[in-house]
Parts: sequence; C-alpha cells; structure tokens
Amino acid sequence: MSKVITDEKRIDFILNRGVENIFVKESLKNKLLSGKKLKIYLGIDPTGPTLHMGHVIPIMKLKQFQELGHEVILLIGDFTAMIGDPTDKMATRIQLTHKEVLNNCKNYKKQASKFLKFNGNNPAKFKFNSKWLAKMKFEDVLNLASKITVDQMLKRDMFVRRQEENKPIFGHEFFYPLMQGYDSVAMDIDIEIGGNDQTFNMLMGRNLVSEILKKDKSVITMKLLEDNTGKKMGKTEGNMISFLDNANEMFGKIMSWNDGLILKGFELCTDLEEKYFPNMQNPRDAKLKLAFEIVKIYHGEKKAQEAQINWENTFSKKEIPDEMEEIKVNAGEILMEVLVDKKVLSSKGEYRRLVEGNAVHDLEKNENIKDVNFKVLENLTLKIGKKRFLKINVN
RNA sequence: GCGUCGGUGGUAGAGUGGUCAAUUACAACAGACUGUAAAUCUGUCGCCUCCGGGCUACGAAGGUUCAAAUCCUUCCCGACGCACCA
Repeated sequence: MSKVITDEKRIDFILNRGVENIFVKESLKNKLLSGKKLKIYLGIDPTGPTLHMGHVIPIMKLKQFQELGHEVILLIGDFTAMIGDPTDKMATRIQLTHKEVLNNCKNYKKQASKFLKFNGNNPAKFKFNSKWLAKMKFEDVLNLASKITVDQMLKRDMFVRRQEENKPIFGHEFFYPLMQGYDSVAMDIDIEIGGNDQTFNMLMGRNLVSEILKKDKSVITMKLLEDNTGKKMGKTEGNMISFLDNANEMFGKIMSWNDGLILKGFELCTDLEEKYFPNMQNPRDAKLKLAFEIVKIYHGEKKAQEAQINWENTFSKKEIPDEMEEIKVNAGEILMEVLVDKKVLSSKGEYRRLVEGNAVHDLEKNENIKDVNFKVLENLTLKIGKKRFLKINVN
C-alpha cells in the first residue's frame, strides 16, 4: 500500500490553485492532513467524443491528489449522459442513446492517461455510473427522491430562470442531480471535484452522502476557463481545445485566445508555479509562453517547440506552414467543386462569397483567386481566410 | 379535460394575406487594422445559378385564395389558469 503524503505546504497549494470554492475547506484540510487514504472522483458525462480544456482543469486537480497517494476515480456518466444535465442549458438537452454515449467515451481513458496513471502503484480507477444507476428499482429511486423537496430543486438558478421565461422543466431533469449525487453514495466518496457549474449537483451528493452514509463529503469546485465575455471554453460553445488537436492546431487556438485569458490559462491549464508566470508587459510573449506550456503537456517539449516555430513562421513572418492538409485532384477540375466535395467548404455559395471577399489566396503566385470557376491545372497552395491552409496536388 | 396564449433561420426575437429567403441583435465567416489577439470599421451570412432567376423553408398534415410564415380545419408540442377549500 502506498503511503499518503501529508505535506501541509503542498496541500495548501492543491487546495488553492485554480480552486473556486471548497465545501468545507477546513474539514477537508484536516482529512488530508490525517494521512488517511481518501476516495476522490471526477465525473464526466460523455456527450462528445473528445475531452477538452474544460475537462483538463479538474483532471489536473485529480492528478495532484493521485500524486499525494489518494485513490482517484474518473467516473464516466454513461447513464447520466442519457438524461442530460440541465445545468446551464436554457433548453432541455437532447438525450443520447446508450450506444452513442459509449461510443463517445471510447477514447476517454487513453486521453485522460496524459494526466492520470491507470497502472502501477495506486492506479486511477475508471468507472461507469450505469453500473449502479441502471440497476436501481423504482423503489430505490423513490427512496432517493424522498431525500429532497421539490422546493429545493426549484430554487436552483437554472430552473428559476426557465420558469421565469415560461420554458419547460421536465420531470426527468429533476433526477439528474439526484443521480449524480447518488454516485457519491455508491462509490463511498470522500471528495468530489468538478467545475463550479457543477456546484449544485455536487452539493446534492454532499447531502445524500450525509443522509445515507452519515459522513462528510467534501466538494471542490474549480474555476472555469472563461473569456472576457463570460463564455466558457467548452465543447458546447465551439471554442474548445480538444485533446486530439495536433500541436500546431492547439498552439494556434491558444494564440487566438483573448488576452484576458492568459493568466487564467496559466493558473488553470498548467502546473507552473506562480513565480514562473510571465509578466504581462508583453501579452503576445506571455501568450506564446502559455501556448508552449500547454502544448508541451499534450505533445511533449519537442513538438511544442516545433509548433511555436511553425506558428511564428506562418503568422509573424507570414511564411507558409510546413504541414497542411493535402487534396488530390485531376487536372482541369473546378476548384469550387473540389473544395465543396472534400467538405473544406460547405457550399458553392460559400466559395463564391469567399472569392468575392478576396479570401482565397494562391500562395505560389501570391495573388488572390478571382475567378469563381477557377480550374486546377497545376499544384496549388491555398490560403483560405487567415487560418486555413491547403495543398492541392494534381494527379 | 376545459380555457387563454404560444411554436419562425445557429440562438434570442420581429413579422399576422402579396413589397418575405423573412426587420433586428448576438454568434459565425471574410476584408482592413493588428500581436493569427481583443476592441473598432466594412462586407457576407438557406441551397443552386449561364447573376435574369430557379428551388426549398416559418411545429406536422390538409384546405381556402390568383397569392399564405400570415386565414380555416385536424393533429403534435409547450407555458399559464381552472379542475379542492377562497
């Protein structure tokens, strides 16, 4: 059995870095100092096939606890994902089938293993909540539902807002927090970690654990990575960085972050100690450093360096990037049709508009393509808009 | 079940017989400016087009009309009220 680390300095760091709130901080700190091995979990609903920045933040926190020697669990909400979390959704989320859900989380373990160790000493566990939730009888559900009142549920911000706007709240949505809460009971959890948007659901678990198991479950809520308009960096909003992005893509996405996100990015997405954070005198350099550090975590130092060089060449010096998507065509094909056919663009109309807007650029001749019916006669290197580069090779 | 109101493009939300592919805002995309930022300004923002126009769309299906997102009928869905004392 591995020993649990109780270094107070380290614990203080873990309880502060990137943390929004802890319920309840003192008792949690005491638990950690006691030397007892604790069970800590993070739940993820597999609503999409890849993990992204929003998941990384709590996963990194989980990792820190694993390093202290505690038992950490990555729980896949394969059952809860089918219900749909009403959090932060003004409309009811579309329910997924179990098949879709399982398909989504196929690669989660692999992706998460960038951070968590799933083997060796004190391996992280990977669990599915359908294991207990799918087996519950109506009786069990009723028993669970009896622990809360409708009023407690309705007080929730989300539901209040929906009521004000005369939008529906469906019965099953009430069960979501209960189910998530029950996960803590089923696994006999000591600590749950999640984004601060999960506060309500996690506190539900705290109540249920205290009612049913008669013990104190701590809840750690993490800050969210938000841009200055208050929008989450998340899958649903479309501005996410995915685990599967290659180094160049990831680097570029980070560089296009708003300045206001830089320090938050360091705090939430890197392990760097605060004294190494760059000063913000030159935001661009600070952002380069951030992009480098983040890409390093996913792709290693070498790739991160290459990505940085690639980025600098491409955008600062306006050179052509080394790597880009390639499309093979037959001589004489019409460019418009090729691009639509290969799904680079969604319609011919879009192509026409881009051409009219001088957005399609031939990098070899260094001129914009003006002819809508441009035919591909020789190899081409195209830039569409600012970010899209494309090689067209003639067979 | 009864009654009232409502269901419009990625979102919010106008429009209530022709001038509607549908005002506007946000998001998105592109151009200028830059640090591939942000902010700002400009343009685009259903699909196809020989740029004349054609096609498909305003919950669903029918109908009225020369003409329907708009009127009528039926159905589906939602909010609210009533269905107990008041």
